[in-house]
Amino acid sequence: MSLFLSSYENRLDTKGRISVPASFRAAIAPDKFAGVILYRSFTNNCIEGLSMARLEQLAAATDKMGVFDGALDDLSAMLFADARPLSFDVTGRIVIPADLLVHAGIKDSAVFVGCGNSFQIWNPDAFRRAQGDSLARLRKSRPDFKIN
Amino acid sequence: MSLFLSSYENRLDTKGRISVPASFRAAIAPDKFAGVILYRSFTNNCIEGLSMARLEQLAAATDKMGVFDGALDDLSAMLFADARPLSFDVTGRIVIPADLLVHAGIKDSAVFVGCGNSFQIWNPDAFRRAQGDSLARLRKSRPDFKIN
DNA sequence: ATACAAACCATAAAATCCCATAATTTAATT
DNA sequence: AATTAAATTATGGGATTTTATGGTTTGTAT
Repeated sequence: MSLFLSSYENRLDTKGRISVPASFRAAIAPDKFAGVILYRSFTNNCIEGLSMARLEQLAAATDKMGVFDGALDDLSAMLFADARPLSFDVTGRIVIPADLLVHAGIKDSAVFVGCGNSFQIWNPDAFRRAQGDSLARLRKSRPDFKIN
Repeated sequence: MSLFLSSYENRLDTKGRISVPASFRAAIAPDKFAGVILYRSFTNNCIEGLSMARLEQLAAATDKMGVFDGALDDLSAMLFADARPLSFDVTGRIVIPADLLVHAGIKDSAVFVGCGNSFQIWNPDAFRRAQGDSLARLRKSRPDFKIN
């Protein structure tokens, strides 16, 4: 299963369509479901994204942990309830549901952010701010940390 | 997984293409992805480079934290978001994205520097200066250290 | 009929491929 | 050791393909 890497800023058109970056589509291509799974991030004002293969992997993993793990149960229940499967059109675009756009504060453009086995979709400004915060936390824990 | 060794200075052409040293390509050759992963160095004004195999090792490590642990380590989050997969053309060249070139202050030529399991790409002058600096530091901590 | 979404078609910019040439390295021969 | 020949590597430019993005038409359900 190949990784989601790098970041791409794309525009939403008047109908709310947005191109999923070609390299992300390529990572999903081997999959039988030609599309992505989106859900609201629990921790950030952004949208989380997965391939179907990855979601199935997660389902299998939580399965093994048993029904009695309450916390995990709640989380996976929320995840599955919230998950939106969206298939690509011929040119590789999706329409992000309105409530997800609201949750992420996305208006006319969005950043697809690679996170390895998953990805995120952010409001461009919010993403830049979040990255800055991340960097600040890193610098705090590692004072010799530098980036320009 | 063979090592990246030695340093090579190559030129960027008008399209921004630059040859990855043949010996580096040879080190990557066994890999399924014929290309490199580049990202801005966190500690220097240079570009860091990896093979996909190496990056996948990292992904496997962070994977153990799980998707539910919303606080996916800041470092790996930044790394994946910043990582640029660049595949070789037939003659073994890549085009380095503009923002990386800016970060490293590279204009029309660059030095590929072997670092074992990874490598770096530097502005030639900046690299010579950085080498001088680290030599000075070495001399300071070990006065008997000699190199010409 | 009207609204809505899905399929279809079009285009400009950017990335990639393909072929040609120059330079360098390696090997072979004297 | 010097010279030549062969192979590999670096570099250059034009042609082709992909990609992102926009618009138009068709189908479907209310």
